[in-house]
Amino acid sequence: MLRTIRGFKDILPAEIHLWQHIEETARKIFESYGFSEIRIPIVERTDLFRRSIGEVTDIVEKEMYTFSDRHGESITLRPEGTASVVRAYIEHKLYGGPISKLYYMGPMFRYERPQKGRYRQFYQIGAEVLGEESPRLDAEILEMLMRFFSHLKLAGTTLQINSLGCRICRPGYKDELKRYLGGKRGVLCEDCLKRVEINPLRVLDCKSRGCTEATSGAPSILEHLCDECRGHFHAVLDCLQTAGVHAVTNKRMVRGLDYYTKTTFEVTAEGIGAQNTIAAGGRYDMLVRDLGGPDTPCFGFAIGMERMGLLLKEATELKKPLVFVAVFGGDDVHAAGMDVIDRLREHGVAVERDYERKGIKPQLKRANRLGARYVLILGTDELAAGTIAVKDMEAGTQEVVSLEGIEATVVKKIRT
RNA sequence: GUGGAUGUAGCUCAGGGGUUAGAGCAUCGGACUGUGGCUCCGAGGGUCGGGGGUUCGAAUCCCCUCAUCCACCCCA
Repeated sequence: MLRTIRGFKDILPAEIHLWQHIEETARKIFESYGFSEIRIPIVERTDLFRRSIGEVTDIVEKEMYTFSDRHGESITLRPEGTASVVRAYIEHKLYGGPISKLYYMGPMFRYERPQKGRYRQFYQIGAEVLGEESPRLDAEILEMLMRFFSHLKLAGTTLQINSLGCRICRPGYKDELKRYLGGKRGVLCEDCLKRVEINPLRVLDCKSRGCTEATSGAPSILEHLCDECRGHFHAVLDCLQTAGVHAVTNKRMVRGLDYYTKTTFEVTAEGIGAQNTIAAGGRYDMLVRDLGGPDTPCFGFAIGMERMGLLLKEATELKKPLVFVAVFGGDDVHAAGMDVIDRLREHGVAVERDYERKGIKPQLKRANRLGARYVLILGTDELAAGTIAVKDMEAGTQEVVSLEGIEATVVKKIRT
């Protein structure tokens, strides 16, 4: 049998309404904060990701879908969205205008072993603000994110926040941490022994017990921030408190992408397996310049859509109410029935019908299985009387109404 | 890349060397040609994940392989 390849999946009609609901909610909330959508390519030059995400990150080292195109150029299926947004910002010189608030949604690709909440093609909704350095912006975007979750009636989420400092204060901290970890070699796990050399910060969020204990007394990044970064971090916390957004400071939290500076954060949820981060992001003040643009402070995040889907599985009926038009009788009745169907569809009503001119019973049966909310019944008698029967499939009740203006009657019914 | 679990009907699962592989749900038909859901009767549907081996005989035992799930690593 032909199948999807590993880590890829179809999203079938049974769950598509949930996805559309998430997307619509994101558009509504983000646009209320002044964001506009940007659509970025799915494929970019490999170099863009190498330079933005960082050469020694796991994503670049072993997770990218990289191919040669027909001219031998190395291209890569995007593993994340920020790099492309920044590229577009520079390429189209959006820095000439006011600050840019951009959001995007779509598939990302990483070659990883699939598990619960992780696929090789997965969907993200991301938002990026380019050109604003104020801590008030950081706080407002976090507030927007949490508002998005609460609009979706998501419970049990935790916002964890940290600061990774900047290129002035982080190197000094990194060296000090390295010295500290150097004295703990005996208890660190195998992976962490390598991390000490490559990226000592990563040792801080290792889950193995030895490492957790070894780092419990490690120097904290928050105590080594420069004045600028410390002031920024505390201002963000103050603004969040004022806005009523609950955030937990987690000085061990580290991000997997190199471009983050200052504020970083993660939103986790319970009950969805080991991959419980549903959104994450932070500030990346150097990236635009690193990629050849002007100095541009930025803040952004990405939300993992299938992980949100896991949390919203029990969501209430999101599908548009369906109306079934059951027609039976001669050609004149069917002509009148088609007219009714046309009028309903013109009014935006979702309509299903029978194509085989079956009797009323099989039609009602089909309507029931399609989950129709109402069935309009038009037979020879109704047509002769200029009426149509409206059956409520949940209540089992039925009433006869005028055929004229039926579309308005139905629209009124399904909106209440 | 590493580890563990699982692959039998559309779905959930029984069967653990011996005729023709079963159940529930779902599907289709009938009871029922002006009213769905309920009930009853009947029907269709399977390369037992794939390949190889052991055996008189394999869905069942062995080896290999593939896939899925979960976890690690890492990440949204």
